[in-house]
Amino acid sequence: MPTPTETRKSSRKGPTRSEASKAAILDATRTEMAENGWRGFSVDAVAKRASASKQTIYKWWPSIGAMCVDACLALIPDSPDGGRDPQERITALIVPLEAAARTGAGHAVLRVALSAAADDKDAGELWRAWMNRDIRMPMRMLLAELAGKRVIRREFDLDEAIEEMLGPLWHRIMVMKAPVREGFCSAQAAGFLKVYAAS
Amino acid sequence: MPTPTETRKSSRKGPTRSEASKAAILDATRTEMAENGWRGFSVDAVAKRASASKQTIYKWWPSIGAMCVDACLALIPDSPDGGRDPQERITALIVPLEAAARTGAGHAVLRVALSAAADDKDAGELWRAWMNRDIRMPMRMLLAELAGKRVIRREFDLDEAIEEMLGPLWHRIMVMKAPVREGFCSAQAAGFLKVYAAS
Amino acid sequence: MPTPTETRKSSRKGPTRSEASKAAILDATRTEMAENGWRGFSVDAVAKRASASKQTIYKWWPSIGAMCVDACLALIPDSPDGGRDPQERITALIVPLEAAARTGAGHAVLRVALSAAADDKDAGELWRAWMNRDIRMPMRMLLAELAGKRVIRREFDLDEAIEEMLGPLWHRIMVMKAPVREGFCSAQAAGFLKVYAAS
Amino acid sequence: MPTPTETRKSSRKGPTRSEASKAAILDATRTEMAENGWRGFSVDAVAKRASASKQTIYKWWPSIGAMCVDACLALIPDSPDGGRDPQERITALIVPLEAAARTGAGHAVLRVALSAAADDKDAGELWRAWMNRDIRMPMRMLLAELAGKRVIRREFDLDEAIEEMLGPLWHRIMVMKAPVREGFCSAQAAGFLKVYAAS
DNA sequence: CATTAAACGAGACGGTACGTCTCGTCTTTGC
DNA sequence: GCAAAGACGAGACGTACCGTCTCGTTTAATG
Repeated sequence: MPTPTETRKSSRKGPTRSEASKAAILDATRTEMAENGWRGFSVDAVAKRASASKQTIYKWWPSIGAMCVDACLALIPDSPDGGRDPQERITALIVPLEAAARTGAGHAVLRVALSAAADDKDAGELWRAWMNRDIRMPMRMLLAELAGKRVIRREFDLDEAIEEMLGPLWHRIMVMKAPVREGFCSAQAAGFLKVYAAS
Repeated sequence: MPTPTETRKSSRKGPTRSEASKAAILDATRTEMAENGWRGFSVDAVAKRASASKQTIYKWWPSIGAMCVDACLALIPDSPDGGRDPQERITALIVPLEAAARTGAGHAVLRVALSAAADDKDAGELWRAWMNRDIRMPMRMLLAELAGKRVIRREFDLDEAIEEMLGPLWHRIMVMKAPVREGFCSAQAAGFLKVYAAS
Repeated sequence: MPTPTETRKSSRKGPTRSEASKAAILDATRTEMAENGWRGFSVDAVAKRASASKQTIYKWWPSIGAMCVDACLALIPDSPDGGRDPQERITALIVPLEAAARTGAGHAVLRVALSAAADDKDAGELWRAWMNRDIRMPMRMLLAELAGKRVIRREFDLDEAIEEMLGPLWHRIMVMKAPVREGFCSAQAAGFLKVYAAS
Repeated sequence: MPTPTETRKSSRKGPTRSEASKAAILDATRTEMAENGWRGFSVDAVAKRASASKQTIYKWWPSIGAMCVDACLALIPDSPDGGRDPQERITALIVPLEAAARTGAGHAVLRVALSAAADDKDAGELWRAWMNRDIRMPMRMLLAELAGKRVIRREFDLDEAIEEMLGPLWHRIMVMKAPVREGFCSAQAAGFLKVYAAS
């Protein structure tokens, strides 16, 4: 899962971006997110914890919300393969989110990142860009294929499908603050197939 | 939909001066929520806009998050009756949320209130208390009845059911920031009945 | 020597200015001036030392330079009477400055205040206003009287006279950073009478 | 008036100090001094304006104060001869300062340089070293000679004499920020001769 | 010549301070 | 007698500089 904010490559003069500093900042960001929430999140605290300068933070991220989303995305692992079974292939799409949400820190970090994405323009765009690339596009291909095989109905709305797959996760994380059980994704995929089943 | 934070009981007739102030504060709160988001929300701004003293605000609400949730809940109308059709009865449970989310201001206010509930202890408790009273309890009765009639299967998890009904709404409001179309609730209810259909 | 920045009198609502806070700030200001010079002077350090909020400082002084000049002027005692002898009356005008400059802290504080007055618009105006009220105006009366008695010549330039009386003090404080010996004012007055002697 | 900070001569390998860079830095320094004062003076701004690297600046000057004094001294022309008349010979000693102060930029640069000398150790030493070499030593010889001819009294304090000659200039530049009229030095010398006249 | 050491521009970085804004508490005044 | 107005300590905001530290390029003296 490559970090969305690219380390600008330079064949320019001068020193290049310090990767150590970047890693320390993202680490500290995650800790502060989990400890203080979105409104209590403070750039000063991140800078102090990461032994970084605020200037460095503001230099590389367009907003603190974007930094929070960035720090969160780094927690989400890559998708597994999925195999042949339709349900397993759908499950595989969202299992990385389940994995992240099932760790104690990840749960809180996801919650704060979602608030950040809702509040902050840059954070929202970053979040939706990731969603588009890692969830929406693969899902589009998968749904088209399943529709071709008449496993699901031909008429579907891609965004609504995603909404129904991921929405329950947000409810659990944001509203209930309850742990995400293993198999959450599997259940979502099963339900999905029922709702969208052909004819 | 009565405001959860009780206005201290006056057994004297007529609205007290305090009630006017309270209404002005909640109005100002909604405006500020819609304009500035959760992190940018400021008590000072609310006080100034409502011509109220900060002291008055801190006196009535345990935290600013609770005030935001309170201001949001006041936007949510009462449930309609629903009739006899199972889908309509389920729909009726969440239609007030749909109604609130379908206004421009309500969309933003719901988004901020959810962030507040995720961030702030008091706000979260207030939000979940409302959910329990206005969604979860009625839903529990409804589901029991439907299960009795074998419309849905007997084994279900109440909280997961709610999760699947409301989750898509959160996704739309928080993540996509997209408008909620009319009939959103109806579609959710239809999908729900398929997923939870008996045998 | 009343503080130039007035404590705004209010028949407004709300609390009045905290004199304790003001005194603590001016004290801390003098200490910081003596320790760090003009360029190294920091509002943060003053606030921390005085246990005051920066907001309070920025509220009551138009600029940090003005605050420095204010803190310095509070060190300068009132003029003694002077008596009848022309030299003594001239001496009496500048003896408060000598007194301030002869204390260790006062020497440094005067040095920083002069830099502040040279750098900062508000500080300069405050300084010159004090000079006008406490030095220039009394000096004008005194010189007119001495000219009337033909002790000094009739044609003189008031500002040049002040320049020659005070200039040496600035040289000693700013350039040489050397202590001001007792009797400095007396010597200046004696020299002054020679230069401006009638005929 | 040779620049005090020596361009270290090298029979070492590598390029020698770039005089173009040095001149650009001192030029930029004077502009920034005049525009921003001592507290607002910024090395970054000088570097940017001079298209120089900060490293280069820190390499050749011990402190930014020293750089400011250096930049200022470069504005002060050499002394004229002075002739035989005692007043003219004294005048000639300080006329370069008058000349510098009578230009618009020079006035401001002198003011900032004096603040720098008062604040910064290195700047103060540089300033006093220049004063010693270009004012104090020549003055010492001159006063000794005049005392020998009984033009002035035998007992005098060299530093107090300088204090009285230059002090008024500082008052005008630092306190009044008023222009220095032509003939200022001549007047000082005349006054000086009266004050120090023999018996 | 090629080598090599220094000078230099550009600029990243950890820090500190700037001047402003907000929080939550406390105090005074006026309706 | 309450509620407005607002002063206050505390601390975060996003920006600017400081002084140090690489980088890569350019410029001489040396081998």
